[in-house]
Amino acid sequence: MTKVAPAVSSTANIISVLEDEILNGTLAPEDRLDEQGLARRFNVSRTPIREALRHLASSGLVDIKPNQGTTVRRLTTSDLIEMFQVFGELCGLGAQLGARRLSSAEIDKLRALNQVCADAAEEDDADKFFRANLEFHDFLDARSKNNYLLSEIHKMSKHLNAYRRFITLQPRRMMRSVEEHNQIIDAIGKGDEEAAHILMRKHVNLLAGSATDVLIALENKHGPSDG
Amino acid sequence: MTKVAPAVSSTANIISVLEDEILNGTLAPEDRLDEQGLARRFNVSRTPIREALRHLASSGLVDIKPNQGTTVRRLTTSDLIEMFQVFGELCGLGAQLGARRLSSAEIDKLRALNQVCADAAEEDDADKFFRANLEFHDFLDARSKNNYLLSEIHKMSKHLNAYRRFITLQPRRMMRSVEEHNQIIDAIGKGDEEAAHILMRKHVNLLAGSATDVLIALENKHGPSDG
DNA sequence: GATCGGCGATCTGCATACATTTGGCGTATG
DNA sequence: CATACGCCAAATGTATGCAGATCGCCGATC
Repeated sequence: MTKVAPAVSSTANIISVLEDEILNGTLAPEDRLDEQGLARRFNVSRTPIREALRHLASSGLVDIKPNQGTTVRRLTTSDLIEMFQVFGELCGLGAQLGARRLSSAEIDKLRALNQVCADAAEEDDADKFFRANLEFHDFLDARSKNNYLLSEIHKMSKHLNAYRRFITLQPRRMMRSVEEHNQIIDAIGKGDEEAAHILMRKHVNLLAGSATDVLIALENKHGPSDG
Repeated sequence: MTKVAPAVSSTANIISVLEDEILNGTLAPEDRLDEQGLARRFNVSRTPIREALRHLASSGLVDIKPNQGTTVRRLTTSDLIEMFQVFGELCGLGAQLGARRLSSAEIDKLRALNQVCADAAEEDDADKFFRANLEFHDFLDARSKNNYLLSEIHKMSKHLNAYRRFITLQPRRMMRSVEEHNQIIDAIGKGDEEAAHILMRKHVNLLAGSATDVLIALENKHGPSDG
């Protein structure tokens, strides 16, 4: 209830809580983030609240209009399509760099991670698949050894993960993802950077493509978390 | 009535001034950005200064260490290599989308812009080339019609342009860039997305590759603007 | 002479107070 | 009855005050 004794700075704590609530859908798009209200809620002054809101604005989660307050950003369908396009590109680079750097042990690890995806797909367990899929991608991205790339991917993931989860629910999507993962792994195994890149890009973009219908349906609603 | 009431908020103004000074090199890497000093300098309180610094931090231009103040961020060589890699990727996507969307009139416009680059190269006018080159790339990126991509490219440009200018000074670099631009235009003209993508990526990455020596030399100095 | 510990200046982090802007509501008017 | 004007409440933008933390300096001690 009343979360007190923040071991870290107030601002940092507030940022992570608000971030979480926005991404979970507790705070819906267009919801107002009132400085005073939040100040009361977190038992702090408006100053750290403002800092947190500025931070969220710069990561794109909220919109700040001068003298008009802060609202949770609503991503339009085109926003999402645009972002998935860029996201695919970055993941593609991640896979390409992975093809250069992964040891054979690490490739085995990748196969193992994809096997978990495959199991989840067999069991038709979307939640399990979603987590395993994230692990697969995270592992690969981390091995790119490009921290800038990694931070950009993580930043975008914050926005897109909710939608990725939706996409997972599409019929046969899980099976196809497993296939595509396998192709990517094969390309990496052969050290074929270019192929790894292209395959990964298509994997993520198809993901966006097949998602378009869902996104359009969502357009009239609140957002990814709406029932 | 007393003061003309700044058309924009103090913070916005401060951000753009500081941004400019950092990118121009007026403020060198590792330079301290003292809140009180800046407050005196801009005739405002510390609050808008703090907001501006937070903003600069989120765009990566400065580092804020808790209780230790704010300093101009020093980009290491690996930071730059990593960023150029990502930058190449994004520009590649820009070119790919351009290949889909550019009308033939716009392609002519691209050729014209590259001709200015060529003229500058002939005249060995690095400054002119640099500007013309930016125009060439900006025009193409803008036609991608992907605003997210565009904003990411612009964000990165802020960091990288100073280095791109350096690279321009490399012997024969200008001529080669003109050649590469031509190949990219040809690919776009043929509607060959994939080629446009790859060529642009290589164009920018080579740019990074050939720059590595320069960057390493700079490592021991202040930064791109040091004489 | 070198090193360690304590003290003080200074700065950041947060709280509070004041100023300005915005948007709503009620009233007056065409 | 619709529209426009003006006032008021509330929220944001800015200023300032206070407490805790960090760093440098100076003296004491080995």
